[in-house]
Amino acid sequence: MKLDEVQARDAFAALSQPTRLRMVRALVVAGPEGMAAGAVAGAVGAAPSSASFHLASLERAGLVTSQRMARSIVYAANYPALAGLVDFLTHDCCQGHPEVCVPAVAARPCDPPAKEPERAS
Amino acid sequence: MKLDEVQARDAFAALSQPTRLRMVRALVVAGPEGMAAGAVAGAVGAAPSSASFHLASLERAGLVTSQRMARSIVYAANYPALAGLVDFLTHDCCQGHPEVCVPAVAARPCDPPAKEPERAS
DNA sequence: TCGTCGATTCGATGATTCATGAAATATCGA
DNA sequence: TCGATATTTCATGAATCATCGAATCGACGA
Repeated sequence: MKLDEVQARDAFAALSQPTRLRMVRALVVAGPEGMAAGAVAGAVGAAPSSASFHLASLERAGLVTSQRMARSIVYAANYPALAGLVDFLTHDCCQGHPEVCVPAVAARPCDPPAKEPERAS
Repeated sequence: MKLDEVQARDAFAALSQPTRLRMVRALVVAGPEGMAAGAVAGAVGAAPSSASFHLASLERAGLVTSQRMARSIVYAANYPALAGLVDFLTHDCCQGHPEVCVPAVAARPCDPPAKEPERAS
């Protein structure tokens, strides 16, 4: 998924907010199944209306998708968009200077997850 | 260069602003030699005071470095920080779901900038 | 030392963002 | 239909951000 500059900027802006960054993390960990809005709010410790505000922001930025499931609205990480953001950053930085991104992606090509990152406070 | 969450957020916030994103691009293209503040301002079409404001913001975020050269102040992209940001994004997204980042970095491990990207479908 | 150039800092203004709580909407079970 | 649950929407206010012009600081050359 190729992102243009505006999409990339929106994504950066979305990720620059602590609550939203935590939401994306939680949703990435949750997997393709996603999580209900309330679950996301609980996971990041935000009030329902605040969570809704940020989830809408993330959806506008294209980083998550939503789908109504019965009473809940289930949000899921938009993996292609996230990959596209990495791609944007990598290739934008590579313009004429491959040494920028090569060390980063070559050094640790995404080792498999091993342990719990941290406790959900 | 490993970034913690706060540093990553600051970097995202910095890149979410059009003028600053263009500045980073210009500085990445400029290479390790960097560019004088005035040259950056000219490159992105910003007033001197505005450029100074944004360059200071980028420096605070750790994305660029500055050094006085005679009368000019030369800014340069902080390559390790940019690589670290890619790394943060990649590994953050990989938590439990390697398929997020693998396609992005594996599909095009930063091939040398040789020709037009792709005229895909 | 003086004048100039390059860059930053300061102050004011307008716009945007975020948190909060109340009210509205949509879905389900009885 | 009614009540309960899940989520969003709206209005408000505080805080932050971006831009502009004027003033200031630092370095250089005559």
